[in-house]
Amino acid sequence: MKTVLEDFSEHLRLNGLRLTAERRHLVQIILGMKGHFSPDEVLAQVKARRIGASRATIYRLLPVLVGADLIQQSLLSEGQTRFEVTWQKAHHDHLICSKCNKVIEFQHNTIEILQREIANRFGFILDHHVMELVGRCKDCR
Amino acid sequence: MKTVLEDFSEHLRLNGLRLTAERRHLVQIILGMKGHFSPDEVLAQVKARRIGASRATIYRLLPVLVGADLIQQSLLSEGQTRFEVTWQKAHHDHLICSKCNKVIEFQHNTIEILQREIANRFGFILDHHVMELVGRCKDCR
DNA sequence: TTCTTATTGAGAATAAGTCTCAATAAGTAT
DNA sequence: ATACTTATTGAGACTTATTCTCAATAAGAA
Repeated sequence: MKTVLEDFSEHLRLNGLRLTAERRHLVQIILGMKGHFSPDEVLAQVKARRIGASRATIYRLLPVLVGADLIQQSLLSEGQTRFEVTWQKAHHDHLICSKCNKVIEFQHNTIEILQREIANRFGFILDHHVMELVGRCKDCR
Repeated sequence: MKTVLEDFSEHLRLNGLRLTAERRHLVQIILGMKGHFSPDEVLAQVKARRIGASRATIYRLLPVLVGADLIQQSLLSEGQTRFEVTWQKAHHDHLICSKCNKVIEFQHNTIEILQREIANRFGFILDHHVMELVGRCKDCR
């Protein structure tokens, strides 16, 4: 089982990108973030740990990490874009309470299969998908 | 079968809002928009038809129309937020080509049923959902 | 060690959307 | 009708999120 940095460096190499000290630190920080995090929350961590990495570098790295399949952009974004770590994690979808914003993660194999079926029917090869169910939780209705 | 304006005025009345000339015009324009439109595209229409309605008014109206179930915010937004008309239209989900951005709309009853089942299992009452399948179409792979 | 060029930080620039405030006008009450 | 309360409007200032610029630095190949 490879480490994140191994996976990440390979991705960089394949794309003619370089592994810098900043990127090494940022990957460690970002892979440790819980839930749906924003660029500013990463920056806060960077400052807390007295690591050199500017806001611009963070913004520049995030799409690279998405391309490397280490993180994924979240659709729950209000204001700042949010991301979540996907590296070596099972895929899941979200159930969201529109009142209290509680987020429940779930998996559902049958739906995944049906999705692939639909894509097929239209001649698509499916890369990924997003499914978000929005409603009110038992405390909020 | 009611007209949009009837449905809309009722929504306004129920919420202590007023039906102005600007809103009347904007609703007509917006309900006529095809596909996934942006606030600026609405503004362009407004100008083309020499109707008085400022950018601010458009931005202020859009969330009202979402609340009235006439339109829905789209997740396909890059840059400006996009919306699509939902009034008296059957619900559908999207299949998107990540290369050419082609969008196919589809419906799938079984999935809809499963989604309600999942929501139920977690004690949620489902309001709506979003499902987007992203892949490459037969021309782009 | 040299050399090419990707990367970086700091702040300027841009883009999208929200807010302010005085003037106007809907819709209710009289 | 008329008066009255208060939602709405436009224009532009402002805010927030993100991207860009450019000179200095440093990866990684040769």
